[in-house]
Amino acid sequence: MKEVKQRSTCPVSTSLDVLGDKWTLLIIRDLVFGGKSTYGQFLQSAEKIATNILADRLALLETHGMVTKVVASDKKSKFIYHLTEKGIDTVPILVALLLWGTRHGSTAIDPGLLNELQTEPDAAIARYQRLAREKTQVPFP
Amino acid sequence: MKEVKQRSTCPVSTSLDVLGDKWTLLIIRDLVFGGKSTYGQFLQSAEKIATNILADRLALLETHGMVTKVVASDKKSKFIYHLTEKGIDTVPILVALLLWGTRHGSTAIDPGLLNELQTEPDAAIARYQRLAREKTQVPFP
DNA sequence: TTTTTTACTTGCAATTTGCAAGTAATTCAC
DNA sequence: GTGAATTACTTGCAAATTGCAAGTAAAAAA
Repeated sequence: MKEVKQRSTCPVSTSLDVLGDKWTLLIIRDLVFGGKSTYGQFLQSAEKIATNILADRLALLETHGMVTKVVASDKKSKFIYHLTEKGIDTVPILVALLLWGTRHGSTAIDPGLLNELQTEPDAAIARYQRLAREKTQVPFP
Repeated sequence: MKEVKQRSTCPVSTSLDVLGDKWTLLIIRDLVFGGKSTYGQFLQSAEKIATNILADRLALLETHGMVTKVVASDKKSKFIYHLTEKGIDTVPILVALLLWGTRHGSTAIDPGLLNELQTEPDAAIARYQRLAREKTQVPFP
């Protein structure tokens, strides 16, 4: 597995050491906003990530403690990915990227979600973080 | 020059099409927080960007309308880079990355700046955006 | 028992990155 | 005025990464 080298002690730089590529944050987007949590679901997203890249990024996210991987309760051949607190803590980054993208690109997004994020960003961030947190709760522990 | 292909209409994805690499946002960081504005100054940053990558990213940033390049008033052989409004609008992304980095990595940063960003993030963002905007004002137009 | 689902792995060509060295127009020092 | 810096890149090339297509393997479904 590719090791992550820290280029400097600048916090922007160290964040980009982990998140600075075209795919990692899209997987987290799918987990937070897409209601997705399995390898097969991530593959179906509009950006068409290659299977080897997806496997690599999921392994990296796990290595970095951003996601956990558990066997699905209904099928032994299925794995469910959930965000850890470290992963959930990237939601403000996702939202900042989303808002910049809507202001400076040709994009399409659910108007309700956009309105919520534009008018009450902090509340919306907290809500999506809470939702992500709830998903990690096991139904019958 | 490398063209940027839009992978989908998702605003997170379109933002990452432009900003999703390890160097672009570091150049903007230098412009916003580092008081830097020339090729030579960007080269001196702690992360040691390669000269060809820097030239490539600066050209891309210019192509995307995020920075402008003007001849320095004192030297014809020197160029000054300034952020456009589109570039200044990435400051919330930078701040989100900075805060995540401080929470989940071994980083070092000026305690005054960190405190300002942690306690009054919105005011701090507005302040750095205003500072960046002022830099684009020509002394004697 | 055969087929399908699910999650990957492998091989390989193409692209991107990173390092080192080279170029070219100014500007500085004397 | 001339030779040495400065400033901003460009070029060549090896190494690493990406992306595509095909293959594998365990479990589940038919």
